[in-house]
Amino acid sequence: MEKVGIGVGEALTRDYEAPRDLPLVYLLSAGYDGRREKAFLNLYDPESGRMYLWYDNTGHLPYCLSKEPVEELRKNRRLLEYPGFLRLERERRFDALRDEWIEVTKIVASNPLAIGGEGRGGIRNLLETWESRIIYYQNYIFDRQLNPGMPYRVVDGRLEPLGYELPPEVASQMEDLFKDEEPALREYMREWAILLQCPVPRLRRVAVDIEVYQPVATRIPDPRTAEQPVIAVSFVGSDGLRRVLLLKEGAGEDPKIRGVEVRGYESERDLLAEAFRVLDDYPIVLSFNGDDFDLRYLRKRAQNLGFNAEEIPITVGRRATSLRHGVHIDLYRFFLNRSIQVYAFGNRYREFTLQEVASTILGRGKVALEEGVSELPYEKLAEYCLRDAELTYELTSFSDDLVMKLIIALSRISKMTVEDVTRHGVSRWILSLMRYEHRRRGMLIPNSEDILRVKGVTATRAVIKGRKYKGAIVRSPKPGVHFNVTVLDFASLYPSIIRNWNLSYETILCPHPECRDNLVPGTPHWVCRKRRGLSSLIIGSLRDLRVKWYKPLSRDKTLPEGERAWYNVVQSALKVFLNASYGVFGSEAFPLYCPPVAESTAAVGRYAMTKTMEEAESLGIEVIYGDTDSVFLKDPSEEQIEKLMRWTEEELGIDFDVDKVYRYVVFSRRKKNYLGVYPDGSVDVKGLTGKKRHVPPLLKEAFLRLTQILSGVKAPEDLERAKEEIRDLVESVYLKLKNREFDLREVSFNVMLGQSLSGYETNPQHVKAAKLLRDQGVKLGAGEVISYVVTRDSVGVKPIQLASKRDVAVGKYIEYLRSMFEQLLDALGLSFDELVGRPRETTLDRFFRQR
DNA sequence: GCGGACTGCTTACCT
DNA sequence: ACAGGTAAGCAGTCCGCG
Repeated sequence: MEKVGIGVGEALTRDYEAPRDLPLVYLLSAGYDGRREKAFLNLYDPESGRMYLWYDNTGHLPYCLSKEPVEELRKNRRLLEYPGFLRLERERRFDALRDEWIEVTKIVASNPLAIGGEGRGGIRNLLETWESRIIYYQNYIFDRQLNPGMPYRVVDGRLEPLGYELPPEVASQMEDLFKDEEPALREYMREWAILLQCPVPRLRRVAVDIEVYQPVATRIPDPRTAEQPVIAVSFVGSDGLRRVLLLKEGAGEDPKIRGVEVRGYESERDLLAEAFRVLDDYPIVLSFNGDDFDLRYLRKRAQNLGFNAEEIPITVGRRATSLRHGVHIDLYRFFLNRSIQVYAFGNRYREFTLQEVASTILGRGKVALEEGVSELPYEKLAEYCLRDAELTYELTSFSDDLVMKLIIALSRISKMTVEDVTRHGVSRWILSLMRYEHRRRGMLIPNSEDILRVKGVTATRAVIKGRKYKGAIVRSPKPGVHFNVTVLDFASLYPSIIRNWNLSYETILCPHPECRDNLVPGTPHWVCRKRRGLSSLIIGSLRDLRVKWYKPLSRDKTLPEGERAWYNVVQSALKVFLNASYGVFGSEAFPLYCPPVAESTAAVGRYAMTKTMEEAESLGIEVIYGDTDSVFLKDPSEEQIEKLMRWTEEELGIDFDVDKVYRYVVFSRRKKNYLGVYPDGSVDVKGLTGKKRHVPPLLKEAFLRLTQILSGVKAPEDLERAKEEIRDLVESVYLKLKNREFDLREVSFNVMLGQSLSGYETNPQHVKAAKLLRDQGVKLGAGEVISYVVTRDSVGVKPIQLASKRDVAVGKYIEYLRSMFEQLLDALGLSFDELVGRPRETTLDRFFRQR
């Protein structure tokens, strides 16, 4: 999110400028004002619910670093004459790769573009530089060691941290809990705890949604041209505001909706002016895809209608569409984040539309429409538009503002502004945090090439072609039905390894000869014994805090509901960071990419797993399966479990806990595929085709019923009855298919397009179907889900929109059913064909032949 | 010309 | 722009057989 060079009118910002004194404000965002040539901060005042802009008054300037001495750089005319170049300063930095302090030269400039903006300009393209790719306002945050999301005050114009301290009882409890840890780790945990215990204020905010007139119902309005009028704008605020602005023809009465303020406008210009007034009024604006649509459209439309620049409070950047004074959170971008989807929301939503996210998280969706928005009567249009704003707001307000709190927690950990943290992925969050810590300790932030020069090597071979190093091990499951299964797993395995083995880009393959014998098992890599690695310290402290403090507290029923909920937010935020902390070091896109760190982490993981499984077996426990960090034990005794846990704790130093207990587990020969039934009869399905998203609903439904039958099995002798039920089930699905008693939706595969249609080298089924749709003029892009049925014609597929029931190759679907069921029936000693039964075999045979 | 073995691509999943 | 490992299904190629 760049606010560089926007040129905000001075008069317009004056109303929002922070006064000389503010007793309590929260730092939410930051930017650069190109007109004033200053960094600014967005300070939220919870008392008034206003946002203030505070402009830097410390004289901070943009800069980058060079390893050439000042005298040498003085000879560089192009540098000295570069527009915006100011001066050179000698400084010291700690070069962690070489483990020594070095002299560097600080190249100071008058504005960030002089260091380097988009394109090839900037000092950073004249010579080799360090720290020149950090966006200026982040640099400002790092240098001043500011903490986004935390409370501050303004005293006589100066910005000061409010100095939140841990409540004494919390401080002493933590001290006690972590008293045996090394001091550096303890200090980090104390600092994290301050950030994470500090209360989050209520955040005054408004959700916005717009509707645009569409002459052709299927054409999506283009915000680059904004040719059509805005016909509705709705707002839903945390202060109870519920307002719809409607564009009307004629001066008739405004539609009445209970509890909603509906205002009709004959002039679109007046409507937009009022919309801008509301947007200006709130410190935080929420949208769903406002970056690419709503706010962008409003801005362009206003320009078309002749608004001058100062009247439009919206600015369009490369990464985001932002507001002049407030903070814009685009929830689409936030929910699109894979880590948020998977770790914070447990994969509950599978697509990224407002309809999907809202209906799965809130249990309420959009207003269903039969016609396009342009044909709707005013009242219906208002209702439709309002609902979208309501859903958008509620996505941040449900469960006592859970999402807002999560965003603030993520912002505090990552040191990123609220606007940035909601728009970037977890690798940026970790990068930001790492840079902040480098700056704090006077460490030079290395360039990627610096790390790779010495540490670009890996020594293991991946199982999968094209991968860079060997990953986790998966033990083949023992096929069959196993009763009384206990699953144990390592708590945060990889972060624990990074912590215990001191893994970090500077400590792996360190320069000290005396560390060379400190080898990582299964690799030729050695690790430093002399110095604590930065990422080891950061990840280790976050791990300890989550495992030993926040996770237990989030489950502590003796705590008040609200407090527990906050602990749960924090532990989920930490989980997101920890889960990605190993992977980033193996990702070329990560600026601190260090393959031997990732490789070593995985290698120690394999070592821990192998040793643990061996130990379990030597204790007489049967290990029936294991994947990465978990082992499945068949009917172990309390004592055996106890012994194994003690062994891992002592020998490996990693917590090894009971994760779950199954009444029984069904394994086929397939890895990452099983069905477990808990003592209460609930079913846990992993990896089986029947639970995959793309499978047709009719088959999914059949699979669900199969699992329900299995959940009723309490002992081996129940299998006979289950067999009968499965037979009936198969028969009923078979008949349903054969008699074509389904609608197309029920037999459609739903597969996501991973790339744009032009990007495919091959022609898989969903792409074929998509191309047929494209030929009909339907626009399709990456991320969209194609629904298609398998057909009898030579193409083999048809998109659901173009298919009829006649087209469906029902025989194919019987084959899918068989394949899906066999994943479980194999293991139960049942055969699909036998279940279907000899008497019916001839029918089936005929059936397959005729398809 | 045909079919089976094989490889590679793609998606969706597991940890 | 976190990682690697696994399964399933399909498309396309190669090769031996007749």
